[in-house]
Amino acid sequence: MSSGRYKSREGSRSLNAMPPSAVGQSGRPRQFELDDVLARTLNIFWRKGYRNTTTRDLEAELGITQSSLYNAFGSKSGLLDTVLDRYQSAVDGSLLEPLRRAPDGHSGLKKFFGDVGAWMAADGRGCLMVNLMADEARTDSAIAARTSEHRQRVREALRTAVADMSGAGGADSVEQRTDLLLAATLGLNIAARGGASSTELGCIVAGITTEIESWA
Amino acid sequence: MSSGRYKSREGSRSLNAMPPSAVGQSGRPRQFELDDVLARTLNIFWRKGYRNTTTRDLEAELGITQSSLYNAFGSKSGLLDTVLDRYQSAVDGSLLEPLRRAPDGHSGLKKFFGDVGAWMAADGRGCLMVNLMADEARTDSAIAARTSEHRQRVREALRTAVADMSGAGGADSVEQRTDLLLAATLGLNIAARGGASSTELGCIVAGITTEIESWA
DNA sequence: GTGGTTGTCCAGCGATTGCTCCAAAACTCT
DNA sequence: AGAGTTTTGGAGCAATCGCTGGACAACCAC
Repeated sequence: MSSGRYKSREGSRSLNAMPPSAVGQSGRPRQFELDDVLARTLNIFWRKGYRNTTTRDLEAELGITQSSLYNAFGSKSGLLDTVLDRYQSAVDGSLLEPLRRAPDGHSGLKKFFGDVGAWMAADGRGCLMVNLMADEARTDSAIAARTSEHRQRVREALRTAVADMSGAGGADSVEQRTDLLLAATLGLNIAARGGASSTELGCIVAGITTEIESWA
Repeated sequence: MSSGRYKSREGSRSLNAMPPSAVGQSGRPRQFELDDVLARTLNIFWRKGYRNTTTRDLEAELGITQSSLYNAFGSKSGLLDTVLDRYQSAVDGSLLEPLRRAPDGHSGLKKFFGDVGAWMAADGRGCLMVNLMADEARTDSAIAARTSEHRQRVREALRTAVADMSGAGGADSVEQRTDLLLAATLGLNIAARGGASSTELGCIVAGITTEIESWA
């Protein structure tokens, strides 16, 4: 996740090197809550975009000086890295895991796309991972790797559900339907980010779910 | 397409105000071919992204000073604007019009997604319009308007083909299938831009076309 | 030729970027 | 109280951004 424009004497300095409330720490205590700052930073990156968010934006919106941020996270990309850990597990817990653990593939998929659709329509932010995939992956190999992994995780969860559906044909059919749904999910995201209305997004979700129905 | 960071004394100054080789023009003649420069600029924006392309990049890659560019197009966004005109009609001619004029919807869609898939796999650049929709639409209302219009054009062409297919159910079915294909098209683009392999992209195309087959 | 007009070159402006330096502050140890 | 360690605040650096000003060059009409 390195930008490479400035040389860094010791790379990402501390990141999460030590547990927050370990016994043997000395020195001045941190004046902010790590978890709180990470959660808010996540929302800022999400709303304004990673590249569009300047370190001075963070300073202003978080009420924390750049020095403190750099001292804690080493670099802007280091901050993104830690923030993505949180995001990834949040998405996993609230969207992917329910899909994987659904009583049957059909209901799981219906719920999944209903949730994603509502999510996209609520605010035009899209999914942070997909946004990064679209915006930064081409020029940042570390981000490319992370978003690629995320895409595979989503695909795997979709595949499980598709395979479980009663009407699933052969193995080929499962793979192809999975890929169709994966592309549709990404597209839904981009449409939302491109300013598509709630109506437009609702239509897309309807198109997807209707298609899924036809597989039952 | 205004960024608004710098005041412009007279906005986009000349753009395409006058025909290239009109009779009554005086003053020093242009030292570059307008069409040639626009075509090459299109490719640069496409490859590196609009925001990531600096005016100095253009200077270097085009062999034209920034002054000349600004004299001819008024601003970076003005340049994008003229370039998008060309792009839009190119896409319309090579992808959308064949889809609209296909002998039947089924073959038209097959060809369309085959072409788009090959296009995406050839280079990871994606579609310039979709890239802008993903990257800039949120922060630039002029770009948002253009990309939105483009999305509607693609949708309309898809709808024509879907409606023509023999197996098309009611009107609702046509709209929903259209929206599914639209989302899939956008998703294919983002996957390509996110570094998906040719194999991955091929699978997505296969998933789409197989689904279309099932509608016949 | 002369004047008017337009394109080209080069330098640089003001703003902004990610990031660093350093002195002061706030803690834990002995 | 002192030494050692870490965070904080503010100033500022080098690079880069889109864009502009001004001197000169190349064309027109007369």
